[in-house]
Amino acid sequence: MPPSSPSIQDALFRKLETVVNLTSEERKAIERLPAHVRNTGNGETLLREGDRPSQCCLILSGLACRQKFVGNGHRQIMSFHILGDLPDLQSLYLDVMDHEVAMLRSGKVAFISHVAIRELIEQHPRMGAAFGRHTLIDAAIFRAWMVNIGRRSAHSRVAHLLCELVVLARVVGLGKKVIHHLPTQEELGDALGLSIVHINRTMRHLRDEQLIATEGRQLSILDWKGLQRAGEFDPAYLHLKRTVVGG
Amino acid sequence: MPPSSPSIQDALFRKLETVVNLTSEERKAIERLPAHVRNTGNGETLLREGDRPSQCCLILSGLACRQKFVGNGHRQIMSFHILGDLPDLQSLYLDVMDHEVAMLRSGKVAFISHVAIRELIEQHPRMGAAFGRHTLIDAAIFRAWMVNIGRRSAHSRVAHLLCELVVLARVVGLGKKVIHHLPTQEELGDALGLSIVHINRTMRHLRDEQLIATEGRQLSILDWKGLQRAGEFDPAYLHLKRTVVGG
DNA sequence: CGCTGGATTGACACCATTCAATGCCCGTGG
DNA sequence: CCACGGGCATTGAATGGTGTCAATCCAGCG
Repeated sequence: MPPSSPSIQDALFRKLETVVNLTSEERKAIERLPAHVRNTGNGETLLREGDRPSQCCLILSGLACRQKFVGNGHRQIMSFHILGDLPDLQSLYLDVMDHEVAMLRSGKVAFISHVAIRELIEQHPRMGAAFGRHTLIDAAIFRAWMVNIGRRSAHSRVAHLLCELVVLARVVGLGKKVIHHLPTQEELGDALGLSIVHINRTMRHLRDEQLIATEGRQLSILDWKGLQRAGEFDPAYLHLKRTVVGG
Repeated sequence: MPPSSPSIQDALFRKLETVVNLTSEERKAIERLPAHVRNTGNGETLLREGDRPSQCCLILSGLACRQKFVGNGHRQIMSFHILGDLPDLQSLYLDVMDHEVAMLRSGKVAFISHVAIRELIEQHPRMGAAFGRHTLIDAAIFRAWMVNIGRRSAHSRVAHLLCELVVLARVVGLGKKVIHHLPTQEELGDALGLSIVHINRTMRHLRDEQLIATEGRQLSILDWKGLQRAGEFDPAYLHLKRTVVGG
């Protein structure tokens, strides 16, 4: 079952609670956050390079990404984002966007003004720390991707990314050992620095090894241990609280 | 002339002022920061995966990097660090290291306790924002490296990295169009996801094109415009203040 | 029912790796 | 003073992992 869209508050809770513990005071403050929710279309660009946003977007459903295009027309996807993610939290402190934020699969997105977030942080400094952690984990994921793209074989690379997507989906309650919003093979290629053809071959290899199975846009993990081994996946870099870590 | 080691305060000033404007109050607070300075050896590892640091390190001279090793023994260097950099600022909020910090070239390093930094931030909230920007720019550089490694040719890749190193060195006053601490070809390879042999060929190509020249561990830019073009280098992602941007 | 987006497959080309050897600079020790 | 060794740069040859090109297939959809 494709997940429905939870409330803004629920989305933020789910994500932030993977990273810090919230007091009831803080939860109430989050519930009071003013936001504007909107349906986004498939492929819609939320933010472009050079934009100076005055609000942050919070993904409620669908699949978003951050991406950049290079001279030869190729694209690099730098992150995937699902329920609870704040792909442009950085715009709070860096005024001009150095990359795009786009929807790969249509879904609901909440927009929260910088002003409101700044007020929240002022009144609840621990929330500032929470967002800080969110940002730092973001950077840790970028580093993991660099290692992946720079130094692993295509086979390992794909396995590693799938492991990450599964863990991050499970952590916000989007299913165990399942990815509902599997990126297309083209998108996976653009995320991993590989061609679509080679992604296809590699995915088939992973299927032949009985590590994964796919049904349309949905992927199931058949052999979690095996997939982790193939991708040399160690979730330490995700810096999840101990209570949410695990198979 | 290889640059000498400035004071801790000077180093921090130089770096932070590329990113924010400091008030005299804030400068004074920085001057009072307690720190322990130490000479580090060539190749010395400052922090290992799994460590839980209680202090941050500030590079005063030499060349540091963040790196990670993968199963097949290969290394990925995720960033280079020079005068004024705080390679493990993240340890303020993420308790356990998910990568190494090591010295590639010996130099002086200052260690400042988390406690002292937290106090500084509490008393001068704008300093918290400054460190926040520092961290976010770090992440922006990771993204730029991902694009570089994932989607550019070896030739472009090397050129782009050299452009970045030149700009970041100049910005803290380490010379114009010159890199004093040029990484070895092996280190460049490990940073760019290329083999040492291919780095060698690519560097020679760049020399043959009259874009760069090398003399031992020092590199000079002969044709800045040309090198930028070769690397598709646009410094926007470094989010420098307008006053420090430029050739 | 034709169209479109995505997945799949085969053949072939090429960029980059690996292996292996050589050269160069420099610090060290006999 | 010179031989030696270590770290780094350089080069050639052979191999191979991925990319490119091109065609086919399939499912969903208007």
